[in-house]
Amino acid sequence: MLDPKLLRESPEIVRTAIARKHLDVDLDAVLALDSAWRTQLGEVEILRAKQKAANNEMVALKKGSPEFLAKLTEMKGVSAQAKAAEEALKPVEEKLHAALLTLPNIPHTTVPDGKTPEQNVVHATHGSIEATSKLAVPHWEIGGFGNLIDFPRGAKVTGAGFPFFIGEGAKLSRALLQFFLDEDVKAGYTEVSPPIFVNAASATATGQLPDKEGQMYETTDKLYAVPTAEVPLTNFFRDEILEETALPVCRCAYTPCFRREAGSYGKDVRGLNRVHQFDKVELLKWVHPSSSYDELEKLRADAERLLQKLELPYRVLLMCGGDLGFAQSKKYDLEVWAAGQKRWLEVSSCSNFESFQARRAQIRFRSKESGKPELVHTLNGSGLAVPRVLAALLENNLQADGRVKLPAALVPYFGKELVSFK
RNA sequence: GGAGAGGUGGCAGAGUGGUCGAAUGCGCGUGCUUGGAAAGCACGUGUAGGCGCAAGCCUACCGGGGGUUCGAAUCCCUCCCUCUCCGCCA
Repeated sequence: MLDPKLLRESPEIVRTAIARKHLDVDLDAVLALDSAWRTQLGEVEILRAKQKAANNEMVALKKGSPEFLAKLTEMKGVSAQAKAAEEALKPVEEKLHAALLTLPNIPHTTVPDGKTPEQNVVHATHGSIEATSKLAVPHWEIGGFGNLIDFPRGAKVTGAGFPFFIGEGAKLSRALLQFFLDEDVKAGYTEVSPPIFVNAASATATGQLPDKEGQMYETTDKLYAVPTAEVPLTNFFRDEILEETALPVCRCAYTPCFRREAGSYGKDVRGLNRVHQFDKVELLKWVHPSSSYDELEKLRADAERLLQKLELPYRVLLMCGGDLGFAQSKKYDLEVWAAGQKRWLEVSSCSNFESFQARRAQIRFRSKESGKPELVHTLNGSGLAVPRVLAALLENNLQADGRVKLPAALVPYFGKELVSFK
């Protein structure tokens, strides 16, 4: 959510933001609603002030005296007026609130213009895609792949996109998680193991509700299976005021992530590319507004380091306005090269939300300078998502004997160097 | 899951229909005092929204939501949470 004051004082900034994100939002309608709301609020408050003043007068009068009864009759009228004014205000307020939620966050000045994913800027490329195995095939075509990751049985037991990980497949997945968490903790993030169901208030604060409701699994208790650890982690400090000295707070968390992925199709959903349940370690930062862009660069570097240690070729995309996302001010995507599929797979998305999420979630810190609460800036990024990293490892490192050679950094976690599909 | 007791400011804790944004204590801040400190004394100390150039004024908030009333922290309904006991169970 944007600062309503920014909207009133500088609507052009918001208008530009909407244009840069190539969104279709009727800003003038929002401004008109805001203006109507303020007018009506003024009316309600005048009536309430009248009631309060009369209340103080009535206290001084003897109960049941003619003066008291006269005042009471008078105030019955005012009370009715106030109720009517409040009734009239309520729908305007609700509409305004809903309208404010349709306004996107402002892109940072360093965000490139553009509308489509093709216009994202390749910010950096690491490693060579030519150096990857000539033997590479898409991971689902590797001989014996089904012995390690079993989609048909997952489909039988649960549904499409819920694979079983078996034997060395399960161990490799666990090795990656352990590796990610250990590295993230080394980088200064405190490990958290959060609930993997959240309530509607939490899902609303991070923006899954009301718009992306169809992307989450909902329980009969009206809880939502988390689509990412970002949701419970961000909500940890919801409605709280932190000490300025506590910033920045850096945390990481592993959770399974559940996504319905309604509307996905084709090559995007083959094999491990897109599944309904997957393991991911998420990195979260709550920072002072003055340092959030420095922290974004650090966050990206922390996520990149993981790919470097896994010796996987990857590139860093700086997202253009049109592909930035509704809530982000600036975002980098990390894409790993999958040599068998000959395509890039997104394994991390590192974003600065500035105060956009913090306002919605009411996460603040007490400023030393002013003594007043101010909104923190929040950032998050994956560090990292397991299945796609696993897919890239399998494809890029396939040996002539049909086994997969793991990078040195992973060997201590996996316990040996070669993954066998037998 | 059943029965009972609760939820008030940073904390503790009064308040059961009106003068209550809320006593008192603790904590915190500023000043006085002191060689310095403690103690003591004085004053101050929530959040949000609206209006205003500003000083400031107004409004809302006593777990959330709804209701009764001229008027609700206080009465009623409902939901959430905490505690105690019982039941069940990794």
